[in-house]
Amino acid sequence: MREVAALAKVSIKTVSRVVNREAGVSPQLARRVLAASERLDYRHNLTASSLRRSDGRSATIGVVLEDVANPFSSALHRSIEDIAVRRGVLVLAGSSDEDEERERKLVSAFASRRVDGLIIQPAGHDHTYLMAERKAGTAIVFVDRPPAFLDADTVLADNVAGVRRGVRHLVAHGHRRIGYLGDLHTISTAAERHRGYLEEIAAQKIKFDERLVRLDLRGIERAEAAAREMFSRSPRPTALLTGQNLITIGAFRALRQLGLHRQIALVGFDDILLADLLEPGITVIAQDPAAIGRTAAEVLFRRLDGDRSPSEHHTVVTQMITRGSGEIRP
Amino acid sequence: MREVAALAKVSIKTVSRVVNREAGVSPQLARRVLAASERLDYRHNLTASSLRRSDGRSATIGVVLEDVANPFSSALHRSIEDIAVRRGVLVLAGSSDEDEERERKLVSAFASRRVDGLIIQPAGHDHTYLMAERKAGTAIVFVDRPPAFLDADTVLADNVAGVRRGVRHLVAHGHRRIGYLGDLHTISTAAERHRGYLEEIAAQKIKFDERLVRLDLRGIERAEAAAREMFSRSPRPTALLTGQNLITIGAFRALRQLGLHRQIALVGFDDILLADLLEPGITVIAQDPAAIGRTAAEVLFRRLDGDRSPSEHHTVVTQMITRGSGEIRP
DNA sequence: GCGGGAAGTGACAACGTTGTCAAAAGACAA
DNA sequence: TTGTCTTTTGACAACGTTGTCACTTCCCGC
Repeated sequence: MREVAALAKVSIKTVSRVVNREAGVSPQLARRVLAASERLDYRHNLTASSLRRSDGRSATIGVVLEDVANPFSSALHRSIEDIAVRRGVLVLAGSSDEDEERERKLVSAFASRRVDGLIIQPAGHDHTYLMAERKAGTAIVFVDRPPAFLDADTVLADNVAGVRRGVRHLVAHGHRRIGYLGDLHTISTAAERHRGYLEEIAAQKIKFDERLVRLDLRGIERAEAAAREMFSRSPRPTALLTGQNLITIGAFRALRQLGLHRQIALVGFDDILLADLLEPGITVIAQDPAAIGRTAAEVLFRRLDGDRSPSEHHTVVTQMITRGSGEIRP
Repeated sequence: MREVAALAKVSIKTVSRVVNREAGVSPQLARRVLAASERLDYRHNLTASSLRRSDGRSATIGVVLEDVANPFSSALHRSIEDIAVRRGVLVLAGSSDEDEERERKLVSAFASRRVDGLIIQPAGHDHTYLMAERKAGTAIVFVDRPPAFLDADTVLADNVAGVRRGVRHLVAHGHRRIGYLGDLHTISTAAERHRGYLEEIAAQKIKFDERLVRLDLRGIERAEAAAREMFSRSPRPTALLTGQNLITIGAFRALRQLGLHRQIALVGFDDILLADLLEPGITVIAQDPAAIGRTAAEVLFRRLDGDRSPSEHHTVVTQMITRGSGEIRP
């Protein structure tokens, strides 16, 4: 900037004014400055700028996801980015891998880079550590799962209602022995979905049978093994409800191997690409990650624009998509 | 920092030393400083630090991807992140959507935040604009596609060889009329794959028939339409090679609709989740996005560590995975 | 020609750090 | 005790910006 000022024979303050498109610089001077900064290919240093600026904004937000490569998380990421770019805001993204400590470390790394806001798909179970950040002026929005011991904006899916609807759908197709395969019970969405299953089973006056439930299944392989194992014992379920996309895949794989995929009904939570091309197509309770991300980003930016109203809690509804697997009768 | 210094009754320089774990601070002073910064919950400001530091490093890199939500890109992203976190480096990610201008804007936004390095899956066809960045000391690595008019490190897949292998595989199963569905010809990988098809068709002494080729297909829908249209005319191919994952999905969808999925052979470039569960399973030429991302990040960090040797050009080999669809005979 | 106001410009300090260098304190030998 | 050397500490400037405020022009009306 100093060099540009020297070349254009103005003060650096004038260069700053031109760079920031501030009013009150005569057109001819502005042209001279622009030409000089072109010639020296000057690059504005946003970090220095945000250091000095009164609002201290870095035009950067941090996003903590379960895994940037997971289809659900990356869809969130993308829709957040779409809102952010419109405002010239960049996104720092990181994967927590369901690890509380990684979540905290990411947040701390974001904080030391002075992000303006945070969108967190939380792994941890105590978010009091974020109070300091918030006091420092960082806006914080939770997506997919609520925070613990912290009052903050949230954008969640209706997990309980979605699963209950899935169970009702299976019951309506004549099933009474409905199995459930769920993710880590420490993940709040997984706990919610499990609760939805239990509630609807009770509501349907079906006697609960714990032999039809397997929890804490992480990833395709473990879900597949659990499903295979469940079908090796009696009583066998006539239908399965799976609480997460990878679990759905694992369960379908097991059913295929056992040659049961056309006899056992299957409803999965969370949509999967290609689910419609399988035989049978997989009936799912689909979330709308794009809507979740968009809403979260909108809330975040409203906060950054000064909205100080009480915490908002948004619910993005799920939708059942019937494709065949959920309509198999016992 | 000033407040911490005041509370601990030391100079801010001593606080700085403690924060940076510099040697030569007496343990008792260090304890006092730590206690003070704990009490005021002081957060180190990395932007101010990197502004002042002699190396000027921000411990942040920028990654330009086609789309952070695309499975291939997000797998790249994840493997880059894994290398980066080990070094305490954070990742700014953005989607270019195959738009040259968005690519340039992202790079410029990254540059103004003074990222230490860039990993780019390029959309553009002229990367001379990056010379200024590189002169400023930013390390740059290209992934998936090579840069144009710029000499830089690259990590690419063996597109031509992979597609040729796929064509050979189909020929070995008795096919002579092999159709090809490709992505935008402006995308260099798409052009390469198309070239691989043409080369192997020629090498196999098959008479080239342009009626069996459709290019510039973006996304599932257009690929599906193109495949349907191709099968509505004669001559019909007996096998299809599809040049990208969404195109593979579109083609399979069309074949399913036409009831041809067990009669027409299909080999896709790029693996797809669930491809093994379709009937028939889809034979693919699989890339290894994790290896590509890892290699790119390793090269980038070697550059940041001072490696000034000539540009490196890595090729990550593809691998054929046979699952049924590619082994259908005419 | 003068006063008054608007428009344009620049000097300087400050943002939160760290590099440099000098000063203070401590350790040890003579 | 003194002198020398080492260790620990701090004062100050600087990184690349922008906010504040004051100064210089210029224009207009009288």
